[in-house]
Amino acid sequence: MNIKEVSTKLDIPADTLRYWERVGVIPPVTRATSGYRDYQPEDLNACNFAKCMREAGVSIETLIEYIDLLQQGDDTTETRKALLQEQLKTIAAKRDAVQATYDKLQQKIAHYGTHTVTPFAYKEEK
Amino acid sequence: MNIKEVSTKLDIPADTLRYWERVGVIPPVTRATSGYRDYQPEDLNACNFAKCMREAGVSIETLIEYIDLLQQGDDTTETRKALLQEQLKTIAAKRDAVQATYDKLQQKIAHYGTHTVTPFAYKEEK
DNA sequence: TGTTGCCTTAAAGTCTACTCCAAGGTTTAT
DNA sequence: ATAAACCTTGGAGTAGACTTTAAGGCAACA
Repeated sequence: MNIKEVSTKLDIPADTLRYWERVGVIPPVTRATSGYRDYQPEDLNACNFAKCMREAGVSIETLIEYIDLLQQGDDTTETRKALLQEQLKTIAAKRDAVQATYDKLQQKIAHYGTHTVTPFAYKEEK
Repeated sequence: MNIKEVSTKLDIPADTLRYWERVGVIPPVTRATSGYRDYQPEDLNACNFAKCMREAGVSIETLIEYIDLLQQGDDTTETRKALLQEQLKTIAAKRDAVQATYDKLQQKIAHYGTHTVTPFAYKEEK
C-alpha cells in the first residue's frame, strides 16, 4: 500500500505521514526496492494509533517516547504500560473537560435570546 | 479585581489574559483611572467562557467572531446562536473521538504484556 | 520512449497561540 | 521618599506541529 492510499484510507495528509515517520512517531515503514514506502498492516496500525492519540491530545513527544521504548525491545513492557496509563489519565481529564463544556453550552443555547442577558456560558449559576 | 488575582482564580496566565483582550477573544476589560485592568464579574465570565471553549478545542478565530457579533449588538442574536450551535457539533465530535480513544486504550492496557503481540491499540479486532 | 503522475529527501517556511522583553508608570510598605 | 512589587504597551521571540519547496528518481501508460 503506497503513501497516497494510506493517506486516503486513514485521512491523514501524506506530508504528515512522512513527518511522523521522520521524527519517530511511528516506526520506520517497510520500503519497496524503489525506495517507495510500502505500508504493511502493522504499519497501518501504527499510523492509526498515532492518529487517535493525536486527536485525543497526546503530544508528538510522548508518542516518540513510546515508539523509542518499543524499539529498544528488551523488556520495556512495564515502562510502556505505565506510559499508556499516564496518558489514559490525561485523556480522561480532557474528555471530562470537553463533556462539561458541551453540557453547559448546550444548556446555554437552549434558551439563547429568550431570557438571556449574559452572552457567556459558564457563569457561576447563582 | 486585578489581573494577577484573575490569573490565579481562573488559572490562566496573565500574559494570556492580556493577549485575549488584545486580539478580541474577550471584550475590553474595565479599567481603573490608573489604566490598570479592573475585572468586573462579567469580565470574569468572559474569561472563563473563553477558557472552557479553548479547552474544548474552539479556535481563537471563532471566539473573536463571536465577540465581534456580540459587540455589534444590533440584532446578531440569531447569528450568534447559530455559531454556538455549530461549535456544539464540533465539540460533540471531539468528545466522541476522545471517548473512543479512551475506551480502546483502556482495553489495551488491561491486558498489556499478557497476551499482546501488537503494541498498537486500534487494530481492527479480527 | 516520452510524458504524466507518483514517489523520494532535506531544508526552509508557515500557522496558531501564546510568551517574553524592554521601557516606563503606579501602589504599597517601610 | 524610596524600594519592592505591582501594572501598562508594543513588539519581538518561541513552541509545537506540521506544510511547502526544490531537485530529482521511479512507474505506468500511449
